[in-house]
Amino acid sequence: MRRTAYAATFRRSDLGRSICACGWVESVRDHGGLIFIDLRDRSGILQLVCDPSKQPEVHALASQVRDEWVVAAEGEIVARSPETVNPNLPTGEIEVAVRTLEILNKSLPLPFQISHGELNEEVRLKHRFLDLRRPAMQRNLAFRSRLNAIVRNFLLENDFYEIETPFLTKSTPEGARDFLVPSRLMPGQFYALPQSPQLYKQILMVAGFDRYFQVARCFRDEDLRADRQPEFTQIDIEMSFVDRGDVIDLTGRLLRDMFRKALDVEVALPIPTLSYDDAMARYGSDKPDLRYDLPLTEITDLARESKFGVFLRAIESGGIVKGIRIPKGATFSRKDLDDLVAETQRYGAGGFAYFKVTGGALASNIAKYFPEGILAKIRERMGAEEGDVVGFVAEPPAAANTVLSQLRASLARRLNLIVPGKNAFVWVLDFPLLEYDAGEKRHVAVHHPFTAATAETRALLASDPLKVKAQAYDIVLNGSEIGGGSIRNHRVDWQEDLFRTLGLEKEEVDQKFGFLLQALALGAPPHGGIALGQDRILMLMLGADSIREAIAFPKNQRGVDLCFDAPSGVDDRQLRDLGIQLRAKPKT
RNA sequence: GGGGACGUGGUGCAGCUGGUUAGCACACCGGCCUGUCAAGCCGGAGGUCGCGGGUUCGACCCCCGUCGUCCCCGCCA
Repeated sequence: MRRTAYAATFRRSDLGRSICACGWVESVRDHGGLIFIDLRDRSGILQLVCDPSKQPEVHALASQVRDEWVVAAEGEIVARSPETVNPNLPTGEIEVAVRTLEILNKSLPLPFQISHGELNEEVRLKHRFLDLRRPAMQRNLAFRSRLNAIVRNFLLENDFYEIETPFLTKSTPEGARDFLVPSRLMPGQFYALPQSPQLYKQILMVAGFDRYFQVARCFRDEDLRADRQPEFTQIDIEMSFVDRGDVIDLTGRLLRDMFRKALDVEVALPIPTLSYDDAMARYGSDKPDLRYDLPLTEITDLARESKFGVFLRAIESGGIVKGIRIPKGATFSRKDLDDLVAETQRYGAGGFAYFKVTGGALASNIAKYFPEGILAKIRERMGAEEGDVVGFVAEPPAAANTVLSQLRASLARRLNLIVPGKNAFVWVLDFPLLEYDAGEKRHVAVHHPFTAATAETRALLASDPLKVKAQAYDIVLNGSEIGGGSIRNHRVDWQEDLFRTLGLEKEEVDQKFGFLLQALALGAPPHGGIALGQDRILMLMLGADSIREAIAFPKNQRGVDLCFDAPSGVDDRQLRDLGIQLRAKPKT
């Protein structure tokens, strides 16, 4: 028997046709007489009817069939009588009067039922091949495939070449921890799996390819999160002879195309922009969720005029006082407000001082420490209205922002400020090029160490490195960073200056990045690009709460593939070939 | 490295402030049933409650440890 078409593609227009469909048994309803079988394939469900009065041997066979057996059914498409039409199925007006039923494979009873509600993720991942049979996962991966096609078509039509780059590459300092791959032919030497194709794509620009893209797998050996996997996919793009605006424009058009064609959602262009400084000041985060406003406001100068010891001491030691207005917060119960205090403490705050706006003034058990004029100014600056609550933390700037940005997100959920279906894109621009790493006692790149400084601030690299701005940009959707990029250093002297500021020794630079510096010295065009987090974008488009829903075979939180049971130990023989001896017996 | 939640038959869940035979649904097995579509009806099998220790006359329920899963911080150029 040869399959005619996918099971759920048949309609009334096929009445009278003899067809064959293949798939899995979704359910069997055995009436003793008639037997109904729901046949499922990737397209959906088709009802088979086995009538003992017409095909006794088919009926006898059908009575053996169990859930998830693999069958092929041949028969005639017939109409269902009006009262037996199932309006919930696209194929609900028809069914197959089975003439031949072939059991292609049996199945043991399943560890879980395919189409029956919620499952623990552990169970799902352990039997991923069954989990993937579920309609939701079929839909997710079909969507992923379609989105990839949209991306490829868009970029190819915009004169990009798709070029693949190696997985076995060189471990470089800076950035995430590398996954290492030992070399057999060069004992004691290691490849690294790429954290991104960053340097390859820059080299491709030097090679004159001008416009490159790749749907690239990237590997980072860091701890996992709901939106982070050790291997993930980037839509990686690089262009020559462009500036920041060109990359931003192209990315906007790409995103618009993706959302339009895959989701039928319009992305308004140009996507709004926000400077890093403004993002941090107003939202306490470099990836603010702009589906709601709920801004933060600093009142350090006003707090200094108070007699409130907590604030004064924090300011004295370099802290700031910053807060958030909670619209209609006065409706919160005392317990709600206590919970809020506890919540900020979980985020790392020492405390959370709040006032209610009643009778046009700020009221609180700590109000007595504030001169009336100051209270009025605080209320005014916070934009607080009758019935609001305003709350403050007094912390070092970074901590204040961390706490308040988390609180802001939490309040938005609690106050129902997130409009379902709304997408808020924003570009965050003008990042600092460097930040100081207290642990390593040196400057490290905020983006990556190939990012160009802005022309205006480049001169400060030696004298005041933290003031240098980067020609970098992040694209943020609903509080998630979905991509980032920069204009790169195409001049070798710029790149050398940056390495020097990062505290890399000349010798190390030559060893680790010699090929890059040589390439830059041999006719590198100005270039820049971006990488979009494909799995993360998919997760958001699918409305999933985990990146794993967008990946066929994801790892769990400890980086374990529960289906394949990887990673695993290897034979001593394999280690010997690689010249590797384990330091200690691993725990089993 | 740290904080939090969870862990009960194959799966998803219930089990009150600890009290005698650990419930329910689906799946599974047997029987009945010719229009169902999460089919229905009757009957049956299946768990000692992740693991170890402790408290107690008595623990699924309390305590400690441990393992596992998830969420978060650190980390992720």
